[in-house]
Amino acid sequence: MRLATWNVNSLAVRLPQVLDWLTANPVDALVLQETKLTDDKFPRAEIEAAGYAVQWFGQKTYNGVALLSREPAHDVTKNIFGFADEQARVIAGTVDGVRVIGAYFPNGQAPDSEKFTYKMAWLQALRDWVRSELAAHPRLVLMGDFNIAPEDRDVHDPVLWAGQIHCTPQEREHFRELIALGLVDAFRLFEQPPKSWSWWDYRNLAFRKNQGLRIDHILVSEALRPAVSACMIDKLPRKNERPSDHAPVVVELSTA
DNA sequence: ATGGCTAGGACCCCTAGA
Repeated sequence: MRLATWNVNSLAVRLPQVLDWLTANPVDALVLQETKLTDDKFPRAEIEAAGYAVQWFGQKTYNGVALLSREPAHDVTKNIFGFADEQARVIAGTVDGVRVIGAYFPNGQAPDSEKFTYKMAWLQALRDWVRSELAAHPRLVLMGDFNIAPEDRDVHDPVLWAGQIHCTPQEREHFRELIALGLVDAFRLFEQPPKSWSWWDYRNLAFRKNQGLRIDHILVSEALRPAVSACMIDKLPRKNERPSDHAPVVVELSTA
């Protein structure tokens, strides 16, 4: 079983690239972030024609998430149970016996901003909810755009980024607290190329210079950990003509 | 060569992303 996450930065723009990517990478499930589409504009027919069932949850202009899967997802939920939120950031469903949570974590803008306060509250609510999801579904994957670079090795220039958004001690502590629920960063289960990033700024020729951050993650539960056989970032779509600023991350589970 | 962003919305500039 293969699962993937990709922040597409507008599905209206990126749909052809998503369909091309799925043809080359026929994963069992794919979660998308930043679809930036109201639900009535979601390209359901095109995705179903490509052989995927799909669930979506969006809003105008910002945010928006989707869950594509070969087998239809069931018990689909949207956003964080018990956390009132105007923003469409989370979609979850059970696919082939695995609880799949796709999330677009708040950006946070700057450590002294109101958006950072929202990010902290959102992270706290996410943790409490994921704890209960784990109790109900031991086979669980939490993946998406976390907007957190967990360690300095996930940052191209840790000095430049020290204390900046995505790299603050508070955000990194929240990441560790998620791990402490009984999750593991699938990417770090394997030897990886140094300077592995999942996002590169559109500006400053950042991709060409490989100046980026690893902020898109796949966390798997302890019950699934023995099944994880590979995890990689696919940089290829970042080389497309009109790319998203994020690359997909893929995990492979050797399910019995 | 020494490079300088993209998307959406309402508009020819602004917000937001990260």
